[in-house]
Amino acid sequence: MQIDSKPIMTKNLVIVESPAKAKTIEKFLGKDYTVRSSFGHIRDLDKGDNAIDIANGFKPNYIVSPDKTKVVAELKKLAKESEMVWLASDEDREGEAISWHLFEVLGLKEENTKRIVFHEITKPAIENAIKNPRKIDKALVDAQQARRILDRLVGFELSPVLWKKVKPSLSAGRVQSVAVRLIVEREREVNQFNSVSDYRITAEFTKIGSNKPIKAELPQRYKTEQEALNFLKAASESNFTISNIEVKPAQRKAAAPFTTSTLQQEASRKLGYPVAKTMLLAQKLYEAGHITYMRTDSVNLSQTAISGAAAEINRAYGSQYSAPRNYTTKNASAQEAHEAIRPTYFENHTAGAEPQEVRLYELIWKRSIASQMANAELERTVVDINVSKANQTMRAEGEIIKFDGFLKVYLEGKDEEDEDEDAGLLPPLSQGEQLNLNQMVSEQKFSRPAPRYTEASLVKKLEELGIGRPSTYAPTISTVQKRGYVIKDNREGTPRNYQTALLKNGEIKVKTATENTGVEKSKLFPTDIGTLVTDFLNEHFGDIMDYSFTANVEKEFDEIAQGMISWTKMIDGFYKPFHKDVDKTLANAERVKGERIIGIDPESGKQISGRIGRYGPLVQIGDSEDEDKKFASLRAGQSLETLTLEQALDLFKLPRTIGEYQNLKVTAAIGRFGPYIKYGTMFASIPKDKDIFEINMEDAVEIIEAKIKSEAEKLIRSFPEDENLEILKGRWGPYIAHKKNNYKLPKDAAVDTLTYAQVMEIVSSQAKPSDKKGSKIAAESKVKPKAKAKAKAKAKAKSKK
DNA sequence: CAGTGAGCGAGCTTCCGCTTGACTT
Repeated sequence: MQIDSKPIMTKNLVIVESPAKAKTIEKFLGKDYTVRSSFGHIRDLDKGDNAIDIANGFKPNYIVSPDKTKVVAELKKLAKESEMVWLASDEDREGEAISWHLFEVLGLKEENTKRIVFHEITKPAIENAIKNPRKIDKALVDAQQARRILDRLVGFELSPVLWKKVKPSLSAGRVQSVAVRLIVEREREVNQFNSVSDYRITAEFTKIGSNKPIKAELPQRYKTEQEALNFLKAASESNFTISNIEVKPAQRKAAAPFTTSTLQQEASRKLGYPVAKTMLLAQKLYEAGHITYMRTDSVNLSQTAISGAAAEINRAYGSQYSAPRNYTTKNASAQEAHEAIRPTYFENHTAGAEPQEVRLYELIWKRSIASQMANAELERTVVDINVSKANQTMRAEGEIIKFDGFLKVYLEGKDEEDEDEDAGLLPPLSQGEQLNLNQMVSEQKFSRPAPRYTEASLVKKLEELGIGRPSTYAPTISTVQKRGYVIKDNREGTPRNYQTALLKNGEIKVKTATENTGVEKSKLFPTDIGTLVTDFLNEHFGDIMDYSFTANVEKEFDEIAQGMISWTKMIDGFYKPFHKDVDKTLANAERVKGERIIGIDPESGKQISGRIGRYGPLVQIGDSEDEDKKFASLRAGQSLETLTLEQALDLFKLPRTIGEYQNLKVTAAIGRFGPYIKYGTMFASIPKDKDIFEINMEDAVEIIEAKIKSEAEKLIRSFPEDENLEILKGRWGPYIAHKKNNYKLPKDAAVDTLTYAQVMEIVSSQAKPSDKKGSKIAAESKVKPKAKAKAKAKAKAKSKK
């Protein structure tokens, strides 16, 4: 048998950014074209201090990114073998720069290089692009260089200021610092919010001879309870007559198809996914060919998509539901290099490998299909009901759907639940008709502050401000949390009384009811360090913290892209005053610790103050010179800014001695993992339903005995050869414990029969680095991720078998 | 896993935006 092993000389090499895209396009282009991917940017500024030669016109020093050397080598080889290289990176600022870097690094020549662009992955779009090549747009590349260099200058000059003036390892940047600022300011708004209340009157009427309720509301609200009660009193003596009926047709329009930002918001509202989860699932759907590219700021749909959706709508719902159209992007900062996020094949109502993917796919399918469906036709009815003795009019609203249109498949979610429920159906009514009053209610309503941000609503806000890009929303959210500036948290809320009054059968009953206020779930809260850093940056670098800073520099980037100014000039204009501020701050600013005087300790008469210490926020009794000064850490969820004297004093009540149990001291305290009981050398967490300040000996013994029991069940194996070696039962199954370090057992390990040598083999194969800090260790720790990845991959490979 | 809180002062940290695969039989 003979195999044709002649090397294929490619005529054309096409380079795109994403490998999934490369696969699709290769199919469209046929055998004369080899399509490869650059996997995004291939070069970046060097890591260290010599990345930008500031004195020499900000000359950038680019190096091929370490994880791209292989890709670059392969592309270089293919480029050499090709007659023509087509640079097909995205049509936006970053994409243009990717093409330029490829041109430079691959050593391409102008005569056999062409730059092409397309916004959608369809055969006609690609063929059209091939017919209309152009040259690399150097002005657009320069705009990207300016963007890149500005971000590096800001990030790498501001961060060291924070290391010196606040705390080591902190970071600041054009995007992240503003994101934190939004959260800090929202938190202050919430904490300083003065809730005011008013009284809302609602009623339930019935038609004479019917018992179907008609809900109505008094359009105005009363400031005082007395006014509300007066109204109820008058109503109790009133007739209720329909004074006016207004029927109006109305329409509802579908929302535009998804962009990255709106997908993240809707997946958060409807499916409860954090933004990173949404992106991971979308990536999988994209790689499997189910959806178009998931990082986009455009609501545009290709002609192929519009006709595909129309065909599916006609087939599944009928032609009266079809209303093909395109949407225009409102966001000024959008670069629109891609289509909106949509299913690749509209005939697939469902797709995805696992349940979470399926749910996300279905959301995308519904949203995209709905965007191509007819408006919903409604009929809104507003009925005015005269309350005779009060000389006031109550209002009932009804809505009927004459034609459901897009509502058949999809309705966009809301960030905040409205107080008013959706208007329901009203029975046929006529002017002058009398109604019976079933009941009337007055309720005290409190105003609410602006809601704290969720991950998704923060993305929405950032997008509105033009800060960040679709590819960075999710990473930014996780960066600010990783740096400890922000935490995603829940709050239980506090009970609050409100007044109600019920008028029924001519009688008014007044009652005080209780509601829970301030409940939060998965909301973003600033930490004390986040607040401190924000205040510091605001004071010294107000320009960069300004919400319109990005929008302003974007204008200048656009001018560079249009060839109106040179990028070095623009950067110079920015850098001179900025760097002056950096120097000034380094020279003059005090080191900040977030100090705040909270009050006086009633026992000792000494001052109680709070600040950020080496290990986080703390309170202290006595000033720094005091020899008997005492310290206590703040608890999770507390903040320096809002801590009361009472809360501070509570912190000093711990550790608290409860008593003795079997000759060993029992104390209660709060540690890194919450409240715990210490018994001898043993620690046991206090369950959530028990208060650490009130827990007694009986509770403590119960907790201790439970812990002893679970400890006894924890030990699976021990080894006579080494008393430091044990196999234990943990939350995720058996694991090896050796000299204070834990090691993973391979999934297929025979736990009951492993020999000492076998276990030690596993231990040494997962060697742990020392946790001490130092220069020597730092060098070692560079090796660590590799070793870790190795062990991980091994375990993965094994578990597959 | 369950402390500590100052100061030795080496060597480290850090940005935003584009994209996924992860060491070797």
